[in-house]
Amino acid sequence: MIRTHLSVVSVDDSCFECPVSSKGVCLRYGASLRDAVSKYSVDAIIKKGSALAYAGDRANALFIIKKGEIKAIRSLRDGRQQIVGFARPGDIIGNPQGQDSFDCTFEALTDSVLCKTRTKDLHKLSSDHPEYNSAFMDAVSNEILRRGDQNVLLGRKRAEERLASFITERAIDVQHDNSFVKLDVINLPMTRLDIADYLGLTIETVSRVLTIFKNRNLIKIVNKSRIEILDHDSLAALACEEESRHFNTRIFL
Amino acid sequence: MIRTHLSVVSVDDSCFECPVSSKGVCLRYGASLRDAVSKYSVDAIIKKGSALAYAGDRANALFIIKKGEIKAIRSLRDGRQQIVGFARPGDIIGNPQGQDSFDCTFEALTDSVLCKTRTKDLHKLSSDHPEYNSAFMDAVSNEILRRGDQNVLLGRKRAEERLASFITERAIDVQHDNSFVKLDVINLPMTRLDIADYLGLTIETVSRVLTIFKNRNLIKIVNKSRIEILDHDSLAALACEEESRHFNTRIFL
DNA sequence: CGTCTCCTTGACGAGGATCAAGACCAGTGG
DNA sequence: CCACTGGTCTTGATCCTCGTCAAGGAGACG
Repeated sequence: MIRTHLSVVSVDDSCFECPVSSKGVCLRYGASLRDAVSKYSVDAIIKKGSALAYAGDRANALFIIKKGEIKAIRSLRDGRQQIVGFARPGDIIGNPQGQDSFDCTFEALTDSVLCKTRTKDLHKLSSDHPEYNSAFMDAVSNEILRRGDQNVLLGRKRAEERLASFITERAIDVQHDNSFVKLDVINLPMTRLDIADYLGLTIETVSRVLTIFKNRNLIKIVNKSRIEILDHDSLAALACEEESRHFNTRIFL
Repeated sequence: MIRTHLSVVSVDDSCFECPVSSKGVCLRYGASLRDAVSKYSVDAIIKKGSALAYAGDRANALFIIKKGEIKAIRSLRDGRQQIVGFARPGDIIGNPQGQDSFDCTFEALTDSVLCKTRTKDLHKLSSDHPEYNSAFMDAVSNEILRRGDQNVLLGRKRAEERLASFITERAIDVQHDNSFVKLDVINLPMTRLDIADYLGLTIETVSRVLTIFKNRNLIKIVNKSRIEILDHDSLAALACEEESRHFNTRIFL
């Protein structure tokens, strides 16, 4: 994992052309706030495998992912690590109020593009636009619930249930109107180790359980980073999750 | 667990006499907001063992705990349950923006007193007082971090480490100025089963590990609901947590 | 074709769950 | 005062899921 400075590619990119302007927090911006965000934000590019920030780093910006996927890692001193989540387009990295430091290490799983807003500009945005903070309240309370769900998964589910939950969650594509579609093919840009670190398992268990699912014809393993879901219902039953419980965008601090 | 209606004991209680007015979100209220909150809030009492709300219940109020302790439970359909946290004085139950339903079942571990504000009054508070929402931003981002820590605990720590984390966390008393003191005696108003459900263990494992700690002279078990810490350092080492990482108030949705 | 990384599979063992029994304790009633 | 009762906690014996260790397979890339 090599730290790279982010490349800033464009300083006048507009929200109107942004692929995530209709998702998550951006969706909730009013017209004038959107103009202001457009003015203050720049695109940043980060290469696959390099770190956006390390846990404890001074946080001088807020990022919204436009493209790619980034993992959020928390580590214990002896090397054990827990992946807190995978950030995807529309998801936020950073605190809209401007926190002092990052809580996680963020590493790009794929080449990614981020919308970057500097902390000092955040203060201006929130004081000029009263709806700015409340636009984030949805995201933060959503994230609290999601981490509660992850607590349940890590505390009370067995390996097969964890993998089933992971797969079904990635297969849900939430639409702008909060309806959703179930995808048949999902991409896994992360390694098996990343999945294991996310689910509180080992790489061997992840591999084994995927093989079990394959043998039961629940999934088809297209290749290392892509699986096809053959039996949504059985997986959903294994995941033992409420129907209806779908999350859209996440926020990482 | 019997549902009881809350008893409202006083409608004109002032924040100025409130035991938690100097904690958490209340601490951040300005004078005029504090007056307004005083006007809209009432005290509510809930008896040990009864439920404040069940997961999925319509949320028509926000609560701040003044006295007592309340557990927040999430359940799987087959009866397994995960306690997401224990809410204590200064902690919040509910969403300042007014959510539609509660995510957890809340049950009082002791007779408790709560400051209750109705959802419809929340809207008024937040529109009249721009600082109202931002006062909660600290709490929600704090809660996100805390649940991330709990993910690490549940995903990557072994039983002894989990218990050590639990004990050391409860032994930290955060002061108003964010300094803290380490308590030598801690109360455990919850049962061993509650502790197990919080830590992703079974009741037997909790009991065994406490006995191990006792035999190593790390703790003294005064009685079922009270333990004395004899060796803070060893427990802290077992917990493998960053020094410095202390949370004050929590929020549950 | 060799090397590197990642993934899969097998054998084995350990940590914690499960099952079962008994201890402790508060409350209740004789 | 003691016996009884029900709930909670502790302790022991056994089992099983998943972690650990080890080896081999499959791609990617030079």
